[in-house]
Amino acid sequence: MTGKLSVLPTPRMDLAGPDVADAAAAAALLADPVRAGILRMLADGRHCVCEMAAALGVRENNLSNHLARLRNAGMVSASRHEANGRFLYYERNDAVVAAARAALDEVLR
Amino acid sequence: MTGKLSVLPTPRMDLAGPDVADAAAAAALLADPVRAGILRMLADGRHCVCEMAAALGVRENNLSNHLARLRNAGMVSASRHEANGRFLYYERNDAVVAAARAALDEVLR
DNA sequence: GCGACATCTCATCGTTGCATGAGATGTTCC
DNA sequence: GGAACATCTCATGCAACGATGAGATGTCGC
Repeated sequence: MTGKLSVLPTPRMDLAGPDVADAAAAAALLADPVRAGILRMLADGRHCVCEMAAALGVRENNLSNHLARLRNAGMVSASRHEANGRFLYYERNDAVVAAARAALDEVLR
Repeated sequence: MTGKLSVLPTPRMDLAGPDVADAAAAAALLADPVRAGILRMLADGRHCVCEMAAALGVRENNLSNHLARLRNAGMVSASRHEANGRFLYYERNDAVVAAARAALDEVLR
């Protein structure tokens, strides 16, 4: 039922490129199995570095590097345990995580 | 329980690492702005390579490389235009895209 | 068939990202 | 205070990634 004024297919060369910078940045954070594992573990509650390093099978200074990236992106934050300050417990920043999820959903929608 | 009357926090060193391989793989595909832009454009319908290259501001052979990765992952598929076979039109494979989205949601949930 | 066009593949190169090791900071316990 | 522990930061080497150019394949119009 399409009116056929033109039979030739006409690629549109004037389309606007979508803004996917936020989604790509969020995906880059999730693209590493260690960082994805961190975020998945923190979805169930707070954990200290040594717990996550053991569960994920990586060294602690390696994990700390990945945590620094997530921290700089505002996705997680750390606080020392009240009873034993040796342990740094990380938790997710749900607002930032939700924003990342929304940006990704906008692309995969 | 492990300790006696101890109030010391006891990090659990026996936690199982979550399986985030699928999510990380999906995120790696979305982590490049060109590939994210492709998927976002294809969410609105099929497009040929030259259209997407123009909209995203990249050269066609560059875009073709990114399309090859999405194709290998099964996320998109290509077919020539019926009326003018010069143009390859790409469309999303919604089942694979939905699986990627589910894997990412499992991490960000 | 030939020339123009659309797209792909491959090799290369510069850049980025990750794991590692060493050293620094902060915390607890004695 | 000092030892042991938990974590961070920084510099380095290596592997993966992305952009580019050249050449190959396939399609169209003449």
